[in-house]
Amino acid sequence: MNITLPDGSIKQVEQGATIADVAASIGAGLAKAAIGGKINCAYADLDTVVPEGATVEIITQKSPDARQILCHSCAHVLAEAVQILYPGVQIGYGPATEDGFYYDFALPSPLSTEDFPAIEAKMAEIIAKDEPFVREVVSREEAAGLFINQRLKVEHLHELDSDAEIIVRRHGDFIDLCNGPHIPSAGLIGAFKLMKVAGAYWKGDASREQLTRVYGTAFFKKKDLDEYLHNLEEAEKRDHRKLGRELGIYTMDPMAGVGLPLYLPKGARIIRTLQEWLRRDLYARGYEEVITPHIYNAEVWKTSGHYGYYHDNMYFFNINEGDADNPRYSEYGVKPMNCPGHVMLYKNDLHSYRDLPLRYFEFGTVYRHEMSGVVHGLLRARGFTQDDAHVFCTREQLVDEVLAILDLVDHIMSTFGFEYSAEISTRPEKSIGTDDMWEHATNVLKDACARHGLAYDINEGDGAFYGPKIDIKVKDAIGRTWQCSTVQVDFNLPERFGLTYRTEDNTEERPWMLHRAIFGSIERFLGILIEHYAGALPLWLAPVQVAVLPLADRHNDAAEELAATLRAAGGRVDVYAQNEPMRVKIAKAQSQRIPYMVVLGDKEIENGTISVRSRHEGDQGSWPVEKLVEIIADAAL
RNA sequence: GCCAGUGUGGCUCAACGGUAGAGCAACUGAUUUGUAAUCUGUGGGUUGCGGGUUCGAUUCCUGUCACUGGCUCCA
Repeated sequence: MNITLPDGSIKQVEQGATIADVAASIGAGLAKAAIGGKINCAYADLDTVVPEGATVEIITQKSPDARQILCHSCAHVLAEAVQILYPGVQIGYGPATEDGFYYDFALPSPLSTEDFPAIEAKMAEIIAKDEPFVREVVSREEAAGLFINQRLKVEHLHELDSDAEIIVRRHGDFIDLCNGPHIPSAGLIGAFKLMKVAGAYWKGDASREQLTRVYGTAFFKKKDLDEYLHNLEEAEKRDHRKLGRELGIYTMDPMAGVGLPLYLPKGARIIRTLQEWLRRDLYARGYEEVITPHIYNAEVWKTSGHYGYYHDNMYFFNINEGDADNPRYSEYGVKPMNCPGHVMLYKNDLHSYRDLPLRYFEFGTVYRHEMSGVVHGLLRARGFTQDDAHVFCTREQLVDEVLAILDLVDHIMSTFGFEYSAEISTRPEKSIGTDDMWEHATNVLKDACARHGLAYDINEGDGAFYGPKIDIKVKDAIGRTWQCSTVQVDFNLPERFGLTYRTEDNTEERPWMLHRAIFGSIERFLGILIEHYAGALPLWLAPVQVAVLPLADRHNDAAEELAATLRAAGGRVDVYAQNEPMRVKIAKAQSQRIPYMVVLGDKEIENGTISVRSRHEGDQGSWPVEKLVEIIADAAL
């Protein structure tokens, strides 16, 4: 029979061989490295006899999912240690995550990081024993007995299908309701570390009890753990909140309120540059820019449905339109989105099929009263600016419009060197619109992705209540993914606001409506860019492109003159005229990630040249002024 | 909103029951500097805010606000 090796090749082995035999037959090295086997996608132990005709994958430490298996096994070790140290603990779930694992516990008093050393020591003890993870199939009754003191496990047991095979996993005295896969024995865990504690709702449901979640990570080799920890430090250095302060991009003032960033001059420059850059592209692509109010009478939000659905997440206020003696209050709401404004603009005129598609865009600043626990620097703020657009079109035009948006997304994201992937979210349970509309719209989104050559995952039932959507996730320089662009079909607003157009046959038809954003939130996108580039924004976007560094006071005039020349070419230039040694000026400019530093001293002034230093490549030697002027002019929008 | 942790000068941190300290930054003065941080001096904090325990609180307790990490949420 055949087995599949990690490299994808096929190998024949004898009937009746166990997984361990199979591993051994591949060669001593691999056999030693084998950490588990997969039979028809169900994982089994090394002593499991491979059934006739089955395809077996021997997973080695180098296999892509090997570390996940290791991490999940380490979660068992964690639970085992906690159970020993805290008798009576209720254990929840303990899966592997992208970069480690966690295990949820219900304890009389929560754990803290101070408890980690003791738990880690106990885990190390368990790992040192190198006991096997033993898989057992038990009856439902046996399982109920085994977990008699584990109410969370019993709850899980009751939720399994009645005909499901009940698989438990023993390790030492620890037993878990879990079908794996696991490593053969705990000794393979070469290095692990508990990372943090957090609260987590049982089964992810905010209405249920909150458990203590312990996060950790594990590796086959100590070296890999060290590297992982080092990478975490590097990621921390890129944190946009830290760089945002160091680079003078934005600040938060507690007096202003939570989640309301204030942009410093450099931050404002970047945001305006991003906007201008996108604006030009959008004009070229047939979008028309509009401007709509920041507040609307509450009637608008009642019509749109936001008043009911999102009332607590919006900023509403009353204003006295009468006087002190005869007060007459009107209610207004600050916009959490720009759609109603664009819809009202559409309604400003009667529309013919000849007008369509109509593409309105706006850099619309919106305010959402996000829950206090979710605000996070620029990445999740309560006030932010969407690069928002709405497309009104016919049913037939829809697919080409989506395709055009995907093309735009591709252009924008590839400019920043982002790889990206797509997810299509389909009809949720609570939703409006007919089956036909949902089917057509969802197919249009799929079709557009296919035509664009964009692979997509399906998020079943994850669409908005008013229509399906495509979400674009970008991958940054250190491999993290961020959701940015979105394309959404909206069945709700055209209906609620009664939008129509005249067809060729002079009948009245409802237009189809698309929402789309490329950056999503411009400020959030800026935060992502800061982390992506570790603060070193590309030349065209850098708030300061050139730092002119006069060597001594007597060179300051020449420095100002050079700065003026560069500014005339569209450059953003700072002169470092303070009385400081060159190495200090260089250090300061460098820590500001300024793309070009120009040293100006007697030598340069005499020769009519400049000495240029690049932030990444260092000293570039002597340049004619024109060379830098040209580079700066090229980078101007 | 929930769970846990943390709040000390603009920033990064120390002191942890006995009158709050350093570095960076700021300001003085010196230095006029050649590719990642020169020397000198000065000023700056009712230790987030309120209450309690104590002879005495930055330190212990409590409430509150904010921040951090998660969870839930993200139209």
